[in-house]
Amino acid sequence: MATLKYSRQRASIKEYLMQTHEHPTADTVYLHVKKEFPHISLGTVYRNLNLLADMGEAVKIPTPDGGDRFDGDTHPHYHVICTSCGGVSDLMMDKEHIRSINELAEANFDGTIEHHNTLFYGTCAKCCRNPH
Amino acid sequence: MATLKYSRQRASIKEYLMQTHEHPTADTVYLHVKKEFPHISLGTVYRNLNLLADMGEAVKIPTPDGGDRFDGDTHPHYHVICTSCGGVSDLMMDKEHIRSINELAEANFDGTIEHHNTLFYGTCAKCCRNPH
DNA sequence: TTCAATAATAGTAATGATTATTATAATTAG
DNA sequence: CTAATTATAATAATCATTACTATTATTGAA
Repeated sequence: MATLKYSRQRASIKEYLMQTHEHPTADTVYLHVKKEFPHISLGTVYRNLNLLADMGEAVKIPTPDGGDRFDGDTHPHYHVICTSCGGVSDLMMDKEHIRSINELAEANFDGTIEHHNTLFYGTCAKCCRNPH
Repeated sequence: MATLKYSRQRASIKEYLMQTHEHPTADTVYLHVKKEFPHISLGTVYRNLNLLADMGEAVKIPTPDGGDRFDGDTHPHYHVICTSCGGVSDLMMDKEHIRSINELAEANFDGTIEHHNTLFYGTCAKCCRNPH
């Protein structure tokens, strides 16, 4: 029944995800954890990121532009891709507001809506202050 | 200055996109247009689908699950992936409602929101009637 | 603590969707 | 009609991700 076994690599990956707010790609996680485990393999990073996501201990953020990103914050929220710097910012929203979007959708759909994935595009606070 | 030149292949791809509602992948478009142009290349299909999307004559629908899909209907609307059959359905919504989602987001974000990409997940009308 | 069972790893190969390359064919302006 | 130029077909290359495999690490029990 495939019992989960502890691994120091997975612990390190999870710790990094929980302390950063930069929504790293698998490759960025790899480069970071490599400092602690110089021989870690990119495949190990991918496998553990997916494991954590499947267990609900991390969130995978699919993006059309480049590789998927990962977030250690599992509280439901949205993300904004800055069209100026390309960075990913958090966008927190009340549960009721998130649910209201599903209800708005279901009112316009012949069927049922369970959930949704949204990626917003805009300009982050930093780029608003510092336009180039 | 790279003037656009007519091609029968592109015309056929566009015609197919405008008459189907199945939101085909590039490969599905390829298999269809192949009937009319048995020697057409998959690269040609990709290049023309991207061309049409860039010109605003088609829409690319990025999906985390499998290949991107294309839609000949350029009127702004959403899509629903059926968690039962995997099909993609249209979800039409008023312009005001679409804009209201951006406004809701911007009210919760330190920065500006320009647009968003949403993929809904649920059960389509057909699968609601015919559960398996 | 030792040991066997088994999951995890590192290293590498393979995959799948998409894009790039290039010689040839089709389109178009004059 | 012809020259200029874009589009094509065929193929190779790329990029993110997953699969494979021999070796290593973890763990539960003797």
